[in-house]
Amino acid sequence: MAESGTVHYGYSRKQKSLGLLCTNFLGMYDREGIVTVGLDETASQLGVERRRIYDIVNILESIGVLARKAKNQYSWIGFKGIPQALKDLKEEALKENSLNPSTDVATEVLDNEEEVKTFNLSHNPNASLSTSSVLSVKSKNVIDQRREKSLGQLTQKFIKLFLVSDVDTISLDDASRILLGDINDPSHMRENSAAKVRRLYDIANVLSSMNLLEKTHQSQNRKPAFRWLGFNGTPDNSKDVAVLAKPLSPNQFRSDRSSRGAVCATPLSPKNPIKRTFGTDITNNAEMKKNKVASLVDGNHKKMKTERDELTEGNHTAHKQLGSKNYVFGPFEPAKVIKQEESKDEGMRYQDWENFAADFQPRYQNQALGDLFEHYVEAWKTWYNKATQECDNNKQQHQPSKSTGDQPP
DNA sequence: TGGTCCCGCCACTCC
DNA sequence: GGAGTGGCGGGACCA
Repeated sequence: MAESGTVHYGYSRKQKSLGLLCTNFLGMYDREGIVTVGLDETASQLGVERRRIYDIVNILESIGVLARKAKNQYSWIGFKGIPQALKDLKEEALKENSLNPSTDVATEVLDNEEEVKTFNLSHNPNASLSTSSVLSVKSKNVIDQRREKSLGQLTQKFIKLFLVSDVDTISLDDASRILLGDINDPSHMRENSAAKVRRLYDIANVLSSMNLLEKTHQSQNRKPAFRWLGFNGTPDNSKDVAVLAKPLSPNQFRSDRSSRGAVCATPLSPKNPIKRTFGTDITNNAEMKKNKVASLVDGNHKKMKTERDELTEGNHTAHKQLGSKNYVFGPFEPAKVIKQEESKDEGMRYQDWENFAADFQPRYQNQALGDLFEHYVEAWKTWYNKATQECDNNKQQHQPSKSTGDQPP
């Protein structure tokens, strides 16, 4: 359960978003030469718990970016796997659609005209979103209920909502209701809705960080909604999965500042760069834990806030300093980001994970963090000198003729 | 105050 | 039986 009774000074949950974690994950692996992905290595490199990696990996696997290889090991397929995965998903959905003559789920779930308008279903019968296309996936797997509820499966169902119709935008409420499966049991639906909505947020975070999805709001009621960016929102295009908006490679990410000003890896959003988008914050547990500890040690909350502000400003400075050089892994960056073209060894592969881990050991490259630690070091030196001096004075009072030669570290 | 989503408990699966 | 996996929901954070 979440920590209770503790206040996280200098901590922002935004900095740990699943979307940003995904961005950093992709930034770490989306390069030539990557063959396998190890969960433990990834978790330690990204400074997050293993549990979070499972979330990312499940979603990425469901869209063809990864393939499970063995325990703790995944094969890296990369963005090139997405078109095929989407194609398969669409074919699967259409097949299900044809097996079970459709009941338009949109008209059942979206019982008001405005919602239906927003839902924007096509007149094209092939493109209509049917109950079966979404729900039969569930009914055929009743036995394996656990798997049925997996994040990966939910991701696929969610994507199918867009793939088998010309649905461009779907509200969070509707998505959760549709994905619940049993639209005929409103009480049961409501009961599960809250839980599933949480998962949708997780999924949306990840998909948004890959630029496949965009979070938006319904114009009429400002209710949260998701917009599919994968194919320009037209039914014709939806038939050609290859029209998928190509997810950005790490080089295409830009350094950006979150609402708190932290430099972060952010996919170039095609629109609305002002509002907070998913996956726009740094994910750095290690740093935040340091802040937490520091704040507990000195107990000076205002000081921490000031330092955070300095950090923010420093990040901005770091951003400027880095200029157009690729993108920033939050306040960290891999020590050595090797690209194939930069590597003389064409056959180089990161199969030696110890070497890989060493190569990608995050190191502080952020000016602000450097300043912050320098500040602590200076404070420590000052304190140490003072303490030593007082100690000397005390000693001199007792042994006036003796002096110490201790120096601060 | 409602939306968002991190966090970690713990049930389940696999070896 | 222990390690790996991941569903789930409480509750903190944010606008």
